[in-house]
Amino acid sequence: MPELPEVETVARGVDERVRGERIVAVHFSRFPQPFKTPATRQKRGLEDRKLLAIHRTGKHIVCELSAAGPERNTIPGPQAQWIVHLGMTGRLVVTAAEAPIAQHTHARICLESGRELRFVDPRRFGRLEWRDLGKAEPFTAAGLEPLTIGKKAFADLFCRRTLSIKAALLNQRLLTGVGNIYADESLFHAGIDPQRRAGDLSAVELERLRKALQQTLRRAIELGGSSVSDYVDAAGVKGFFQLEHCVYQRTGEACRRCKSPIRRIVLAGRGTHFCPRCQR
DNA sequence: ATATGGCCCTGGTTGC
DNA sequence: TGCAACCAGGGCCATA
Repeated sequence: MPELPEVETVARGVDERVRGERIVAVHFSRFPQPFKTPATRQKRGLEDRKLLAIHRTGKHIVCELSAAGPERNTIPGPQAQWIVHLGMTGRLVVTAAEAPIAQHTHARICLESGRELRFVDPRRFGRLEWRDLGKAEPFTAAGLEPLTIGKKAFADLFCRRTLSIKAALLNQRLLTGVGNIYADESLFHAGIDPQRRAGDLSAVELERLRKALQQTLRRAIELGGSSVSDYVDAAGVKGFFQLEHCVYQRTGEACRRCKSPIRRIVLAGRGTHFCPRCQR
């Protein structure tokens, strides 16, 4: 499932491929809308604008759009945004216009070069949103960015909280971009039991967790993310970080550090994997 | 206020 | 072998 490293990989890939392109046409499927903004308004809001840049905020892909029509080249800076959340199974891929249309393709953004930016999402947990920057503020995520957060801000997030540290890491209002894979993996690398109350962790443990989280996310970005389920990047290529997973989806297998079998429990409604010996 | 659990949705896996 | 029930989970919403 796409989390921060996967979303970062997709955003970079899309940016490399379509930056500067003009949108000539937009097609939405007429399925029940996986959209935050009605499809007709998104279509109107996208057509005849330029894709100025594509970047990631939390688990969201933000496409900065120019003004529409002739003003495209005279008004500088982004005038609107198209925001893509991949949900669990969402894919955002750049293809040739002739490429066969995959099942569950909900949006096709046709570009001047003849290529298309396609949003495909079987489970339809993804969300598409269009924002007019003349009327609304630029998109921001509720939580803080885990890659750049400092020691004190990180520790403050968990102070006096009674929920489990695993649930806290998944809470997007605290940190934005951490999902089930990277929560489990960083708790393993920090040697912390996911069931512990967030507010009970010592300053030393929290700093170990912050370092582990940042290292894990950086390494995963280097490897193009984790391809579990059917994640692929903007070019349809899989990531490789799943090969370095220590606990996620390794239930019953030997811990890479101590050889104890990895345990799986349900925490905060999510499958949670950990080594009962290494994580205290 | 904070925390928890149900819901959406489909494809892959499990079980009879 | 074939089919149905079950499970996965990010974010949102209702509830305690």
